[in-house]
Amino acid sequence: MVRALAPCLEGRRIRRAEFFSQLILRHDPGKIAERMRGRRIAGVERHGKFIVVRLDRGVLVIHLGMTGKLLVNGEPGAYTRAIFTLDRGRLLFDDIRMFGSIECHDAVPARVARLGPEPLLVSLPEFVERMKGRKTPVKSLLLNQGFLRGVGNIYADEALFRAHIHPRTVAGRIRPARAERLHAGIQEVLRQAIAAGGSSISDYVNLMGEQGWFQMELRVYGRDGEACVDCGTPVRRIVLGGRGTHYCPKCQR
DNA sequence: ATCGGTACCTGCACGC
DNA sequence: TGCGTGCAGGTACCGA
Repeated sequence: MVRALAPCLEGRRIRRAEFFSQLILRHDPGKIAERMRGRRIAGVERHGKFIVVRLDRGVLVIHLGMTGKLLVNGEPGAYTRAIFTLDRGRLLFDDIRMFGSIECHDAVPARVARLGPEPLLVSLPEFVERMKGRKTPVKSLLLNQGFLRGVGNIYADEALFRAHIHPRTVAGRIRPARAERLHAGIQEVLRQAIAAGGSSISDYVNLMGEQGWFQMELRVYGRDGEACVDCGTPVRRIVLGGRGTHYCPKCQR
């Protein structure tokens, strides 16, 4: 999404920012709108799941939460929570559940800057080092954005399936050989999902409002009761750390 | 410092 | 048809 967003936004000027829900904002809507008016967009970056829009003065930090969408030149609807009118075109922020957020800061806030490394860039030795001593289930650790930035519930389950690791395994007790499989599994599933345009299970669409196709390739996520693609055993669903967790009880010990 | 549980919000699929 | 329940790609915050 950021790759597509950057060429649309870079160099543009924000004529107007309008907000239709208080919930997605961390600060006063009027103040944010005023602060953004007339700003020029210098660049767009991804920091894990956070989208950072660099302005000529300050930064805009956007998170899509569960159901957030950014739409370029789309039509506003019932779930449009913000409209950014640019000198050329406009950007909509739609979000049914309103777990998404839009913040304005002088610089990238510490809680975003201090996220863990990017999963597609982290080296195997660093990955192994960061798992040491962690007593939490490996699935919970994958969801912890301070451990790695950007892995969410779908890809955590899919990565563990590829690595043949049970989601409840205590992270710090995973041996190097299996950690290597996990490192590879995370990178593989992320690369494949990006290539497929993301997973459109109910809401996700890209900037143009088009769905992705990786939901067709999911091996365990959302497949509870269905046959494991490798061994035919029914995929199991448990709740771990408050999140639905899907795995094959035979392939993942 | 780390961990588990809960809250936040709306819509949908399901069983009765 | 209508209603209650559980579930959903997220993070923040609390107490232990």
